[in-house]
Amino acid sequence: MLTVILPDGSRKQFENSVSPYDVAAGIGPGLAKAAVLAEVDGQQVDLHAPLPKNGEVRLRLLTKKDPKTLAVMRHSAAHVMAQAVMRLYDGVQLAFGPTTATGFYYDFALPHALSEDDFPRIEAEMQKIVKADERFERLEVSRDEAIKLCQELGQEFKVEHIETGLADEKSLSFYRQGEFIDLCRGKHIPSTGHIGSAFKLLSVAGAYWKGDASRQQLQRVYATAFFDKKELDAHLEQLAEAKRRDHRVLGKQLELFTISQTVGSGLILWLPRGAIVRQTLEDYIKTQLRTRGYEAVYTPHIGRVELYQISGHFPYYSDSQFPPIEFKDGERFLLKPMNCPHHIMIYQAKPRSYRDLPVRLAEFGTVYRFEQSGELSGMTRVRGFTQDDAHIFCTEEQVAGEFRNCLEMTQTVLAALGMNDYRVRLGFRDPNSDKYVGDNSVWDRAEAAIKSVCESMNLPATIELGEAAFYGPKADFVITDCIGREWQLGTVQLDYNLPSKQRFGLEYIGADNHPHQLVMIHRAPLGSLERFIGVLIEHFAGAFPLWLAPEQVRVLTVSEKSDAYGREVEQRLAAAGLRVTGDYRGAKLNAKIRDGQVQLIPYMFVVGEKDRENGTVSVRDRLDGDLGPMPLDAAIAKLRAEIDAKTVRQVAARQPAAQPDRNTQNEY
RNA sequence: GCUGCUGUAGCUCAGUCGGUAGAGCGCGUCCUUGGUAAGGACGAGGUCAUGAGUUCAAGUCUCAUCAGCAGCUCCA
Repeated sequence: MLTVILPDGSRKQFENSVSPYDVAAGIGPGLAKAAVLAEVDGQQVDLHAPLPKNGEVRLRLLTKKDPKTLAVMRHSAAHVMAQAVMRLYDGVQLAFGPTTATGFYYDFALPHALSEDDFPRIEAEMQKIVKADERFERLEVSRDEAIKLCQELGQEFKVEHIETGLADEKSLSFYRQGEFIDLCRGKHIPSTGHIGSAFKLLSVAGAYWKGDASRQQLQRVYATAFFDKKELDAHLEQLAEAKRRDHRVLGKQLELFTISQTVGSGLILWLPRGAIVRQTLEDYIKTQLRTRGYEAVYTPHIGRVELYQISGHFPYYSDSQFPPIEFKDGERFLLKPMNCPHHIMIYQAKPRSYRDLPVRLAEFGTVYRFEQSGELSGMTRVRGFTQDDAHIFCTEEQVAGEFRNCLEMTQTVLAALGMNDYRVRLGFRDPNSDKYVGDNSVWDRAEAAIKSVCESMNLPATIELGEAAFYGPKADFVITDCIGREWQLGTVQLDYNLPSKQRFGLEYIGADNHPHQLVMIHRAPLGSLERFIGVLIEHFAGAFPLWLAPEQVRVLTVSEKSDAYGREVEQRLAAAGLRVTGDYRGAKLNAKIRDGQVQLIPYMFVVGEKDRENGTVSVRDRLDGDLGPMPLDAAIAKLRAEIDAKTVRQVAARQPAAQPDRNTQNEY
């Protein structure tokens, strides 16, 4: 006798073996038809999976309306896509086919090179499978049987995965729909018919088997599916909107930066408008540095290779550096990939007492790294970039306070820009890797220090093993961009290694008149100016807040009769420190306004004969439109107040994540 | 670096079967003198990414190189 407790508290009793579907059918034919998944005591189960014969279970029947069922349906759609591909092409080897945050993909190996031209055929075949409404059947088999089955199916990846990745599993499950059978943990919707027609293949790209670049490369087909066609259309529209907001597109349209093949790929040329944004941001950072006790320094763009041999960067990152500049006598220089060794030399330029500490040396330092060609992307991944870098030299006792100050500065800066969509990642070492330098005890101490600082600040942070720098653990601010990609921007890194005897042997004279080893903190609140501003462009969709806008206000004349007054207004605005231009073309006012709106100019001051007579300007706000006439002084005061407050009036709405969900658990 | 796709005017793109280059926007000149999202006319502008090859003939077909895009791998 089984007692089923439904979410409303009602109880139903069954003598014979039943499935959640049977329970649904008992309640009503509508529910039986609508249910796609069930939860038994909080665990997802297939709708047709048998319930226990005896005892008591809490059962929840899930329909399409429950958001949890969407991922399950997408996973089922991935199987259907694989089935379609196997029907259409020969020699298909199946790898993994998980869901992602917004869709799903499946990795295949097959002789035919898939392209977008193949998508309509695959989609049509999927449509047939959906129409056939094939049942998803679950089969539970032993390891040996599973291996045998996969061998019979000729699926070598699956055999390997059972033997390695799933070595600990005693029994394994498969799902079958029609002629297609795949190793899979589940769960699945009852039948292919529930997928409906709101699915779409999106792109095809290479991916490595088990993410290992030394192994076979597969063809990955990305796709998405929704229960409702309207949701699919909305999703596709969002993707298109995100594309329009891409910093590479806006950077060109708004004349912020360019990249010249003649100069070289991955090297950013800042156009005047982009340079204003950067300069304004740098000035803001400088005010922060002054109030937080930093000292500015300048160091050259190159350094002798020996410097980077001591630091460990040269041997460790030789593949991703520009090759050394070599002279006849054998002296070699490196374009600097890091600022820290130079700053260390400044620290070492004189003996330091504990009374001098902490020493905080700051520089907008430009560094060069030879990123592999496939990585280059707009401003976010480049070969030359400027860090808002600083190095703090302090005693062990000062570490917590200094680390905290760095985290707070980063939070302050991000908050000032309305960037709240980020997480803090604590990059700790991977205990199974040998890429790190320094003693385990030192690492333990450093990791514990960072963790306790974050806890004391109530800063929600997630520990990720293997994300540490080779010389020490770090706290990264990882920001999500408008299409859901994550970017590491700000970073604070603790370093016991570069100061160590094996490296630079940095010391200070303590109160006991003896030398002591000090500790370094590397930190950059923005990270790279290039990457940060790339993400910032997308964050604001190119519409910068007034204090950052390259052109803050544009004077528009109604007709050429008002040119003289327009130029007078323009001069007054420039004298008040505003970044201003004037549009004196012989075009109609509507055309001038349209151009200003398209160029995302925050304010337009329309001046005509009425304004000249009254000494006013007609203020047009980019967001709110025409505000009517205002005395010029009042208009200037209004803008100055908004600039001084660094007001952020509008941030572009973020698109949902388009990246695969790392926590995917449904892939075998 | 790997797999796939793409490369035509300043920008966005069209160019059929291989037959000697097109549009819109922008830009220049002129007309229009206007009050809150595109007034009109005329004009300039291209070594079709680069280099080979096939062909009577290549923007179009083939190969290589470079660059960009999507993803993977990497990221001090």
